[in-house]
Amino acid sequence: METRSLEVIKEDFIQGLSQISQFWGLPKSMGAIFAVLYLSPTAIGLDELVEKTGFTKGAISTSVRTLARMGLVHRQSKLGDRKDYYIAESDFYKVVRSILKGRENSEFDRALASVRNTLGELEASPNQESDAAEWDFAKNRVAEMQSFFDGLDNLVRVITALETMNQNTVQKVIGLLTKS
Amino acid sequence: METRSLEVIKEDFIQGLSQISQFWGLPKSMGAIFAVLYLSPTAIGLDELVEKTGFTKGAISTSVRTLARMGLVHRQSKLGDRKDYYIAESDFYKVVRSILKGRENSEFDRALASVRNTLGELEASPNQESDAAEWDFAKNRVAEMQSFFDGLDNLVRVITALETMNQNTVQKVIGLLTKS
DNA sequence: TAGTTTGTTTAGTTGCAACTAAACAAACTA
DNA sequence: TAGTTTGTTTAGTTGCAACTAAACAAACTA
Repeated sequence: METRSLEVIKEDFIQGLSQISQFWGLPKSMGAIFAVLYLSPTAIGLDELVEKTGFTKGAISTSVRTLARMGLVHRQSKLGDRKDYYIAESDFYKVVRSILKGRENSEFDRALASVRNTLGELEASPNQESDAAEWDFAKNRVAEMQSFFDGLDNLVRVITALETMNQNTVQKVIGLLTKS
Repeated sequence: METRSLEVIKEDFIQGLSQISQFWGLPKSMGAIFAVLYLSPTAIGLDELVEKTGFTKGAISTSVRTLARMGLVHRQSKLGDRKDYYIAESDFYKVVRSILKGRENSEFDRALASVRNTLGELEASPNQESDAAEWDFAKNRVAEMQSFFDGLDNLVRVITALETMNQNTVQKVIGLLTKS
């Protein structure tokens, strides 16, 4: 294999994470910023991120704050320097928990609430109607969906409450699943 | 609570699933189609889906095929009728498995492969360079990321291989996690 | 054969999220 | 005070995925 310069390899990595980011419905800029920070041994400022990723200051400013809110990136201040510096979170399990926690996205929860609301209205149904069978069918279906969502919600709640999660935790779960 | 007609309640439900669909980066039409099918006791044809969702034939045709590929919806033919009919898959755990299975999305896997490729190039590094520390740092970082991805991949592989998964499976996992 | 009923494909449109450029605000220095 | 250095907000642009309208294809009927 032909050896290439570290800079070139890094650029490929940045492209790769950008695509992954895009695949999950996140801005490409977020993947690129994370990649730069993840490969840097030292904290990096906004202007250097602009230089390394090719996005404008405004875009970086917005994206990096989103990344920080998701726990993928951490802000650092240096004494006697009013620049903001950033470093990547390298514990991905922590990141997963942090993202799951941040699902008070209101957008999603409002949608889930609407399902719950539908169930409520169906249960308050006039059960002497001619189309009682239709009502019952719909009621059962929506109730099942609700119970599925509740199960997932519980799982997420437990995961976010874990004090530690790591490779070993995953191994344990795999063990449990393969045994059963 | 004021009781409303079944039709109106259904429409709300359709809106709700559309939003959820959109939230996950899927077309709204897919959520709407699934909602219609999910609440119908009988199989439904393309033209009726057009009528109930308000999308055009072309859009429905495309979206419903995607849904079928993801295992959220099943095609049915009736004898002596050349229409296609569709029903919703109501076992959500089956759906989750089916979606995870369908992640041979090539788009995503190509991106993951690029990370693996980066690691390969870093490992073939000239280790007598002046910036050896930089190379080592990058190498370790990418190796850690790779191992995280591998763990997830294993988990997904195990889940898709399960012959059954249901509410009880989730309960078991929750039990395991809360004990540890 | 011509006409009908179905689903699919294609060319073009449209809305929206991610972006840029530039104004702005805040905190500092000289 | 005026000027600089930083990050944020805003108005406008742009690319792209989801859509529509309509042509098309396939399988049938009369």
